[in-house]
Amino acid sequence: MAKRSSGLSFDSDPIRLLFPHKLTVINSVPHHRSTTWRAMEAAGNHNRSSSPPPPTTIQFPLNLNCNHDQDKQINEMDFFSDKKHEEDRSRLPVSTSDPPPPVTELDFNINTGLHLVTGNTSSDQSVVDDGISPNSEDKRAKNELAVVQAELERMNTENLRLREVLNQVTNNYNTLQTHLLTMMQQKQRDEQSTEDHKTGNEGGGGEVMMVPRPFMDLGLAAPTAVETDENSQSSSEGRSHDEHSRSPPLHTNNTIDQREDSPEQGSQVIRAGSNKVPRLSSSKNNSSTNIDQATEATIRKARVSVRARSEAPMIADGCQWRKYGQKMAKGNPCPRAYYRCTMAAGCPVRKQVQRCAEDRTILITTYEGNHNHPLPPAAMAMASTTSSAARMLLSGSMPSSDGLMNSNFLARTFLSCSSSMATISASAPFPTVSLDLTQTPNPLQLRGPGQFPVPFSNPQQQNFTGANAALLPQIFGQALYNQSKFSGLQMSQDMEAGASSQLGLPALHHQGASPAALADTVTALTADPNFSAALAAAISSVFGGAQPNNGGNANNGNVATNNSNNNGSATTSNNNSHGNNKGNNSSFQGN
DNA sequence: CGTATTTGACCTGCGC
DNA sequence: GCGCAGGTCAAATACG
Repeated sequence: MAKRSSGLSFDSDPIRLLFPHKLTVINSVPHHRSTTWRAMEAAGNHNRSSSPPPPTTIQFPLNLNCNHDQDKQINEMDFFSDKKHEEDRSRLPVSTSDPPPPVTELDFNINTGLHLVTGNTSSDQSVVDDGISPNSEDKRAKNELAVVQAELERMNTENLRLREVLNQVTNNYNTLQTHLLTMMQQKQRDEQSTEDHKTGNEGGGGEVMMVPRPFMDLGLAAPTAVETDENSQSSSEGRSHDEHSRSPPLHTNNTIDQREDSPEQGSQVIRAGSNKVPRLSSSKNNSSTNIDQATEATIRKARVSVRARSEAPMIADGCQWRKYGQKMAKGNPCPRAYYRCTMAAGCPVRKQVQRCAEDRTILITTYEGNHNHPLPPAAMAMASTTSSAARMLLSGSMPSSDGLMNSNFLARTFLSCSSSMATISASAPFPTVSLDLTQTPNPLQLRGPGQFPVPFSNPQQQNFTGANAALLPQIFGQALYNQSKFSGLQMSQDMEAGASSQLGLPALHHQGASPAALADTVTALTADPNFSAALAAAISSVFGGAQPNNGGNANNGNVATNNSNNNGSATTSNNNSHGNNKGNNSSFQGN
């Protein structure tokens, strides 16, 4: 395992850059900021607490804790700004007025400077007051310093308190969510059983409705309360099969996930079943579970295909992958590589990596399955992608998706607005969501309201347009905000508002930079080849809403691409030498 | 030596 | 039933 790298190699500082709104006030109190952030990160709650809420997870805490309007709600999440704002305003010449100005000078400064500027804070403040004699200035500076220090201490205390509150809120949220899921499941079962009685259906019929559930948990690591909840439900085979996959055959009962079953299980049947959904339905097992299994298979087979321009041989999504096969796919000179998640023994998640035949600079990564283990922050995004996309597919095909309505709605909304980048393929062997990040609309091209291209795959052509930017706050706020590589991302509130209204999500209240600065930032940001993958992951979060991170890995989406050069040579899909892959698979490798 | 990758063989589903 | 294609396995190999 020495070859595996942790994948958690984040730099906390860059992460902060993704929260300009939170840093606004902090700028004046740099140390405090750092301390807080580290503390929060250490607490593992930073995701839910400090960031723009992933749709399904954060909204609760926000609403519960806040009496304010939407903006305020977001601010509520900002542990550093609210209180500091007030005090800083009194001191700083530039006021970060809450209501009107979407972008303030202070914001801008902070966004651009961020942690790099922290060291200058004191001097900066002293400079603020001018027109005064040196002596008085010194005194004033000293006084100010003292004040700042005192304030810092106070804020530290405040931070601690807020952290506690945050933890509590998070816990409450988790509890509520678990409860909600349980109730939903129960309700579904009741309804289904009722229906079954009416229609005369028997057996697993009721399970069908449960289908969405597996997605809920599968997507993101599971071993937690939520998961437990699901496991308790007999129906959630999606999970069970995932879990048992390579582990001892605990579920000898006709588990659906045949492919997952290890060879030693002796269930050749299972292995056989592997690829195609239909087979499941044909399985000779009890009728009681046929439907269930079929559904299950559908779920498991739901795929998320990400097309992104990348020189790298593979997208590093934060997970650890082991290559288990390679095939020459028909019609494509480039071999297709098969990878299996190795972060957990029985993790059923697999992915296929292949270069596009037409354009070998395009890397097509197809994810299948859901992780059955806690994921590192780096892997959250992509995991969310697969699960959310799958869920989206499922919810779209399933008569009732209850609790998933929201996510489904979001998904549809998003899809309807992003036809150019996200498509659902019904013709494919498996339900597949394709996120095409290779399309590169003209820079600054403002598309119609109905279109939402996400043209980040091409660094040279990246730029923000109104429509594009509109969604980004969501994207980054929910999934990418912790992307260490996405430092400096800034959004204007206008954009946020647009995104929020568009997606029906609460606006992210943070300050952004000027459009020009924003464009520059984004350009730089998108220059990162990892961006596409990360974006895809983020999009998924928009689709289905970030899944509650059970493992406490609150960070979403850190997705990076691998380094090694790959020109899509048809001969060796495994350009990745051992060394390369080992490192690439799990860790962020900048390009 | 342990782990990951390579790669040919094998299995399955599907179409004819 | 046969062949094809996709997907997976597992022994052999490579690497650190």
